[in-house]
Amino acid sequence: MDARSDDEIRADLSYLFDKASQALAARMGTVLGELGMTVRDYCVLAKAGAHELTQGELAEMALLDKTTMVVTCDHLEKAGLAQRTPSPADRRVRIVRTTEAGDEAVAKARDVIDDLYGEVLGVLTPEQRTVLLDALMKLVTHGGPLSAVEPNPHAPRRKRGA
Amino acid sequence: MDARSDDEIRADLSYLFDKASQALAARMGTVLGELGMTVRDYCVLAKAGAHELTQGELAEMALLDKTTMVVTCDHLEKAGLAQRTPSPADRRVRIVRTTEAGDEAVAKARDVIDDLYGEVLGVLTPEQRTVLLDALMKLVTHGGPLSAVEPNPHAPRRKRGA
DNA sequence: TATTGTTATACTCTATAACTATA
DNA sequence: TATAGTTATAGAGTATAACAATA
Repeated sequence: MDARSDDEIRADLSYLFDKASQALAARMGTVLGELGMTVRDYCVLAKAGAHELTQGELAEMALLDKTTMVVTCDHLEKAGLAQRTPSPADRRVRIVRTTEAGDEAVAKARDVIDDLYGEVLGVLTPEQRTVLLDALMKLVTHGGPLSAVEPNPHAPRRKRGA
Repeated sequence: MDARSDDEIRADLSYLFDKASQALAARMGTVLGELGMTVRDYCVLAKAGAHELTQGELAEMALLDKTTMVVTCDHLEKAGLAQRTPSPADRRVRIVRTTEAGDEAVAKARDVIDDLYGEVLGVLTPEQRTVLLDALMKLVTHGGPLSAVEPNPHAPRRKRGA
């Protein structure tokens, strides 16, 4: 939803970010799809492997709604990549653990993503790579002009104070 | 849907692009919302002003589906920013023209977007700005590794050959 | 009473399909 | 028959609301 005519593209930051984001997400979706995963599956699975995290903790880390997390976990379990087990300490919460297949899948996913990133960044000079990543970090991290996800007051879909 | 743990962020291109894209889109949505426009409205309106374009031509330029274009035009007309008039040459097609209010709105929108871009890019050094934009262009434009929107074969929602 | 996870559901967005009118 | 625009609708994604079990 954001294309400008060619003569406008040159200066259009929004177009450049959108295109880069969408195209890279599409390519990640393709290579991860070949491993039976979505990008979101991978984000959750990669975090779940390392620590003993509950669904809620994982949801917070991945910036997912808890109901979206349920769907994601359902999918990961059905695919045999993760398992939910009730915590003995608090029987309300469920720990998400990767299976062996899940760990292998994460490892493979890391490889294909590394390859992809290498291919993408490979068209840049080393100096361009460094400056690009530094600049993006500066914009995006805490305090930068693209850090706070200030909610658009005119946006739809917000029923209560939440 | 794409947050990594902090120690992973450093190298995560996908996270950086997504965050930058989403945050900038949110900020554009906010400032354009104050003018009664969505980002998509602006994209269409800015193109409609210049030339005598039909809905279909505008849809193609803005990479919108023609049915989405109908909704957008409905909104622009209701807001008094654009008007559709049947072409005398071909009575099937409708020319989309900006109203005076629409031209003013585009001008104001250009201003607030310029201000916003200035604020965002202002945190970078001139050299960083140049390299960032050059590098993004290199990735995104024709032939770059993020140019083709290769459809993900595992993605949902595709019924026929179209 | 508060909290974790689940289910049900509603809302938005976008795109396909079918339709009207012109060509 | 093909094309521009419209309408209707279905699909996917996500978030709110209500609920069950547990604390």
